Amino acid sequence: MPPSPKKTAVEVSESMRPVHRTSVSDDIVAQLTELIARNVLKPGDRLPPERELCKQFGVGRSSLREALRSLSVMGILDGRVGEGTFVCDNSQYLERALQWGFRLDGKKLQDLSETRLMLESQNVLLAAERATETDLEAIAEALMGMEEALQDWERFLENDLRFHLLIAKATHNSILYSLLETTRNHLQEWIKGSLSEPSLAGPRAELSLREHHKILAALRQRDTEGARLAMAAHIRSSGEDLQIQVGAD
Amino acid sequence: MPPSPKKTAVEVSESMRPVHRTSVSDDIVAQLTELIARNVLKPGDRLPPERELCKQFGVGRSSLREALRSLSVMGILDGRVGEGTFVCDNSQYLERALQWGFRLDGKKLQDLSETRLMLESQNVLLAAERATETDLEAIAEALMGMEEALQDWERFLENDLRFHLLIAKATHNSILYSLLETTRNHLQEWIKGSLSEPSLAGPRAELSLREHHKILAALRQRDTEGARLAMAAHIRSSGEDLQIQVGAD
DNA sequence: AAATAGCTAATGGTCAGACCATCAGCAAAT
DNA sequence: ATTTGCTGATGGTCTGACCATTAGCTATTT
Repeated sequence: MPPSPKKTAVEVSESMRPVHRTSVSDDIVAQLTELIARNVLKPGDRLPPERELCKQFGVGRSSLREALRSLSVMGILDGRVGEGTFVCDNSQYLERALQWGFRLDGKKLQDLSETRLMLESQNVLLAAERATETDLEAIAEALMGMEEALQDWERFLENDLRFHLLIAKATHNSILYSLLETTRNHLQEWIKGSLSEPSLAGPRAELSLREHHKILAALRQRDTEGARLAMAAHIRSSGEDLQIQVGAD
Repeated sequence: MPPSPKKTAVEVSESMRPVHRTSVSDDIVAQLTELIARNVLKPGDRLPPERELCKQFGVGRSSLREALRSLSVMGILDGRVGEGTFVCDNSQYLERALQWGFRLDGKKLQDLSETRLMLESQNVLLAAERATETDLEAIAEALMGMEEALQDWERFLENDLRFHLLIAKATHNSILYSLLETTRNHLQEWIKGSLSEPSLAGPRAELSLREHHKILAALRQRDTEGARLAMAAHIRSSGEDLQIQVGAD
């Protein structure tokens, strides 16, 4: 044997990579989500009982439950005592996921309202192209609801929200709808907190009403660019008060 | 007592509401996420050992673990054997959540590429206003990377992706960045699957290169509308081949 | 003195068994 | 035909145990 100094270990890290340590429950989560994504497990389906799944997966009940509960928390599965575990039927996985993301990721208010502005103005553009008569009727109905609730701040805002969400729905693009709804919902907390004072209710509500009418008119005429501009103007004007109040924050 | 027919039960549902059944682990998840959202638990922080958390929450270890594993699966916590459980530091919660949503929510390809078109064209518009010199340099570097990789389809696409993501980053709006990155990543699967053939590599790559140059030029001149149009045109043209191939699907 | 090897306690990961609360389904009673 | 009560199935929870891995210390070697 040659006199090797052997002071340091041989450097072979190039040919080695960190071993993949996979936990049992992660594996189960992966398998189940795979089945759901491939539509083998359809919404509404009932899974086998936990005690039987344990045998099928060959794991203990704790590990299995950790997997099932994880999917439950994410809104993918729903466990009902005495009945079984079911695949959630609402199929709104993207929305649920987005809610978690927004809740935990401390986003700036400006980023949020910017995202909203962009989504709303682009959605209304698409909606102007694609809205069906039924869509337009529903939107008009929401607008009427606003008119009838001029004295009822709460109901007014409620119909306001409906108006905007119905437009998003009229794009017939479920991703854009989910994005807008979640963004808007998350924004609503700030709005309610700093704008619940009905101090500027009267004049603001009437201005808001006029703007909404403009938007609906553009939609009816399939005026894509007009709808976009009307929406952008509306959001900017309705956002000004908010911006000021939060600016001091 | 009057002769009450007593055939049906008294209807008092107006004053009753379904009781809120809350599971222990859900409660813990709510508490922990609350702490994280309020930044009491900061990324990188180490939680107390499981056995001690059990005492603090007054629950069994199973329930506690179901909560911790749920947060681990969502990419919020990270448990390391022998070390402890830590709050994930990457702070990319929104992105992780979006990935889950896209993975499970079977979205139409058209909705996805439509969303991407919208995000990219609006992002480039914002980027034209806000990009710093550093941003522009990085974008230019990615473009050079594309030029040097005209013969290497793989590297070309890689730098193409970099180019677009750097633009999104130049908006300095982390939400828009996350949305675009996730949408694009999810789209990439389809792209790679149906467009990996380098059949049209040569001419397409050069056209793509010219389009990217146009975009960068508009960015440098702070020409918001020009940048938006250039981007929209680019995505539409680069999407055509894809649309055709998937159209038969 | 410095590097190495070995030991120990702490910690997350897994399992097994038990008990409870709730629910569906069915049978008995009215 | 309706109500009542039983029973088994099922998810939810707790306990205690054992394992694998890790950090940190100690003793050994160089």
